Amino acid sequence: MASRKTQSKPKRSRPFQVADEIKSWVVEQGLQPGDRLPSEPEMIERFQMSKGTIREAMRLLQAQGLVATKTGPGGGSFVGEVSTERAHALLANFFYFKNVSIDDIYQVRVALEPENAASLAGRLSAQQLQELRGIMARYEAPAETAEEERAQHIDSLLFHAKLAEFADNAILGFMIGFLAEILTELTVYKRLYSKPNHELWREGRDHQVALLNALREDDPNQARSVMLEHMELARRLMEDQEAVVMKRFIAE
Amino acid sequence: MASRKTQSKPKRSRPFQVADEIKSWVVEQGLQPGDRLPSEPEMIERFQMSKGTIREAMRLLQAQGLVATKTGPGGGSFVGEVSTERAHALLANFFYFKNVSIDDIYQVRVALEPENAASLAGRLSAQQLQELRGIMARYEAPAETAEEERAQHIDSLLFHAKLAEFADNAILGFMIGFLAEILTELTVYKRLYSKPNHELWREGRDHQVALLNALREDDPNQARSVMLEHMELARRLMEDQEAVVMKRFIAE
DNA sequence: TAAGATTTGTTCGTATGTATC
DNA sequence: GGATACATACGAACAAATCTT
Repeated sequence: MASRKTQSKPKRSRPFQVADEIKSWVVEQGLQPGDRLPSEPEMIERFQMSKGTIREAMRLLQAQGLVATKTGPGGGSFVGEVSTERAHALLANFFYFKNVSIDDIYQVRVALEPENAASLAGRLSAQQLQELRGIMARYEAPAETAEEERAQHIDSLLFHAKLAEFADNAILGFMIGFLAEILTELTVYKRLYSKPNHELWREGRDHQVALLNALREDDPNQARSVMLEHMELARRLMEDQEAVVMKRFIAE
Repeated sequence: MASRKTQSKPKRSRPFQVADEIKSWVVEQGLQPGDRLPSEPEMIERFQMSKGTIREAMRLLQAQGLVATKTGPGGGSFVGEVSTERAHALLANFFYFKNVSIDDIYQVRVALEPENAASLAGRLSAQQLQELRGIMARYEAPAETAEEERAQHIDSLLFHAKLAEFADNAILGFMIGFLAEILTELTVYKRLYSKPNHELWREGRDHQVALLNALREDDPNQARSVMLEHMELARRLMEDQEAVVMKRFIAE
């Protein structure tokens, strides 16, 4: 039997190796966001590699949002917390070539948004409730034109994004926020609404009023069921829309 | 009133600009995974920038999984589809500094897994069902040691990851798969189970048997409710465990 | 305001590694 | 094996940003 060549590794190029080592190093040292990383010359010395290679490694980490760099005195590379926006963008790239339908998005929203609403009941500060009311105020009157309705739709997505931001559960909040974000991108680039529908507008608005009450009154079950109704209404509303989404990369 | 300084742009460095342009270009041209990108010298010519800058830009895109490069004749840069594994890793980085509790993960699993189970009822091929049975076979007998139980737990997570892989809804599937992945990483690095519990093992196994039946018999409601029970059991099982997770970056 | 120090950002020339023919 | 085409890597110099004095 011919023994297999000991070539188990596809051979990672040097910048990737360096990036991996830095990542491990950050974890081992328990470094926190804002902590300093070694300067370029120090890394050149430590890894015995050229400046270009080190810089490419840093770019790999920067793209993932793991480090940030500043020029000038006191500058250098720092551990960076991945921002929500960047995480949204990176994830949107993943879905770019998949075909995701609007109903796919809503299937997940229907499952997640009521859960978040229930969790938030009785836990929002007066200021947070006020912020939500402020967003709702932007669509107090029914839209008269398709353009107005589009703007209101985006504002209502902002309402849901705010709720996601307030979530204690970081995973739940992130996922809901992501769905709101891609729906927003969608409506910016496509005309989803042809004609305003005042009855649906009223129904949706009643939901949000009831939801705010339930959130304030610390009534998780009511918050959950109101949000569920709201999501199912929205799902029906979007039902006839184009099935293909993700026409572009979300900007970072 | 002092007028605000017209410093709207934080000024992106050149590699980022180049990366952005290439991204836009891919979208505009409707390029697909596997399509060729211009060679290094061509990009140097087109962007009028040095090799180093171009290479750093390519590294930015590589880190996001958007392009892949090969050396040698016929080599070059190609549009690359972001792999599920890479997307998992990038997202795990986002949660690294957040504090995510095990219950946070389960709150989302309880909401999503039953939905996926219902969607899959009656839609799995004989081969897919066989694959699921093959995984289940790995934990047919109750574990005798904590070590065995740990291995079984990971196998059962693999069962859920498989279900996620089979999902038609790419978003739903991705999110469920991600949760299974981080739970797997968790159990690899921590001892979650202290002593085997045969009754809980039997209960969990009964769930999966019933689930497979419901999936085969095209009974969405049954699949959903069985999975819901299963998730709630698992959630109770994990309840006493350590609250802090994400002790490391998931490898790419 | 201006000069100097510090650190990353960018360029160019050259050489090496690797895969295909 | 040799030629070719491509990415990969190095080193030295210069440019730009930003902080301090």
